[in-house]
Amino acid sequence: MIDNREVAAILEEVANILEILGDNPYKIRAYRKAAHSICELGEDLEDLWRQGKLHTVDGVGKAIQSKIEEILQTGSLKYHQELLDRVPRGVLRMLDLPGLGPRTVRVIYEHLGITNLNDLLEAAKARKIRELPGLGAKTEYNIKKGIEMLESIGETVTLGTVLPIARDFCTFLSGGEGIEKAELVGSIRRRKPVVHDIDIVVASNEPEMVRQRVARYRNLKDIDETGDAVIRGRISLGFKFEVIVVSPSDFPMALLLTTGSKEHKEIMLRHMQEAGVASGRSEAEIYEKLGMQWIPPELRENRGEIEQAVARRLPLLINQSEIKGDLHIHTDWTDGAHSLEQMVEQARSMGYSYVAVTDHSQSLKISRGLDEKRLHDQLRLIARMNEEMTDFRILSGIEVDIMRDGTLDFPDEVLEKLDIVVASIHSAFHLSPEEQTHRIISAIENPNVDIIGHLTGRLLTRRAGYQVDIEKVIKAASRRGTILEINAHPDRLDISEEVAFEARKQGVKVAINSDAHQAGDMSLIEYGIYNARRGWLQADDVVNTWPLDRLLQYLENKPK
DNA sequence: GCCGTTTTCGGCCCGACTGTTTTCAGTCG
Repeated sequence: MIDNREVAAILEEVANILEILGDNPYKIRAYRKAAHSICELGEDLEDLWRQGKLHTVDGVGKAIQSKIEEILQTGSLKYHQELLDRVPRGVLRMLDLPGLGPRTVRVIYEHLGITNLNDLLEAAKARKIRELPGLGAKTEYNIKKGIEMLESIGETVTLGTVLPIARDFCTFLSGGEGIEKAELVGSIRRRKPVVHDIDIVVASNEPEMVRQRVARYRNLKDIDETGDAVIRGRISLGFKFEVIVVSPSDFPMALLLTTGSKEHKEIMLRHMQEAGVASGRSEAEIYEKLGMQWIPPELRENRGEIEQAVARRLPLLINQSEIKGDLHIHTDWTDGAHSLEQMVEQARSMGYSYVAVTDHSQSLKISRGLDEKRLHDQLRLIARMNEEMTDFRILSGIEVDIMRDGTLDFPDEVLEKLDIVVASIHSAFHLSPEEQTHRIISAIENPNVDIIGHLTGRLLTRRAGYQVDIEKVIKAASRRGTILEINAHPDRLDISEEVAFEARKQGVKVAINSDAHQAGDMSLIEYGIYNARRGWLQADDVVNTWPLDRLLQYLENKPK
């Protein structure tokens, strides 16, 4: 069985190769679009295929449909293989370097015959890049910096990419004969935003049965190492996994010892030694024997949680069930995929009692940002819809662009009319820390701004955030009652757990928002919750756990 | 290569910024 994302990965790579080869840009876009909609697809591609419905997928026409069928049937695509023969994989890898696009990569490949990052780095050091047509010393420098960055990231992947796959694997294992239980442990259980591999502890008295079960997993790529106690290998998309087999009676202790960070584990081991505790019927019982509260996995990072657990003063962390609304979503009025009505329906189906519609503002042309007239049209629609509902409220809003100079993309008299204003940066990422900080604080100082969206603009494993003096921003937000967003998208998780922790300490409120651009993405709020929990946040710190009247009152009474 | 109450061809989100030039191509969001 082939995963949707493996199909998408092949189509995406076809697009990349065509781009380097200088093929028709619209053809390239078509492959990209198909790959994108397959990734976002709610159902299994193979099911659709069996029902003869592949063509219903957005961006899939005749040609791509037959290519998908070939992948589903044979596991690979001839066209893709032929293209790979023309452009080595190492050349494709160069596209991951920031600032390096297909044209530049092509120039490097054709003139210097470089086919991997190592040779590229050597060439950059030997000052050969600057001699190429259209390239200069700056590009050469950026290549060196870029390769350095890629190497420092290594083989990491966002939790959002790996968690669904890891869960599927773990569920499959737990259904095996002779297997009592299986649970995800390590950094995935701690819900770290970026992880290296999938660790699973399995309770079984028959290691051989576990090995057989692993070997039968449909997304298994290969097994590198197999012993009685541990099985290592790779599954879908090349993710490394480690299955640790323990006897059922050892399972609770194994859970505890494989979940926390290294530092956390060392301290726990000391406590166990001192208390003479070596086992327990459950994780909770082991903590109890140690005279501690049970520590939620997200906190097991040695940031003071053990002391707090001993003192029985651990925070009561926020839960997803406490979220009452989403304060940052997009619709097809701008760059969202679904209508306002569909987005509201999704919010209601998630059990929310309110949602803020925050489409982009006018200057963001690429997203068809709303101008004043269209914003007013949308406000009228929202008012109409609100009249028809008694148990749900749509808050009118905007994600207003913070311009380069710190002014906003709409004048105050427009923003005043809205229930909620999220202000975010979408341009000029490279400003100096002083300018960027001044820019954001200007937005915070505007009394119409309620929430600062994705504060640093970071994209995990891809882009560091822009340089901002976080301390100053938190101080300003605290002064003005401005809310900081935890953008729940697993690629962003912005603000980070560290910033959330600091914000809470200073009394700054947080909103956990999905920033959904399609209905299904509202469920990504899950990752924002994990991030908030890792930042020690409680429900009261998060404004969208509050009932609507409390939220509105807070916004109303912010210092002007 | 996809898509269509502007259907079977001719469009396909667009503007800012960067680095290279000395008027603009390539990259990015």
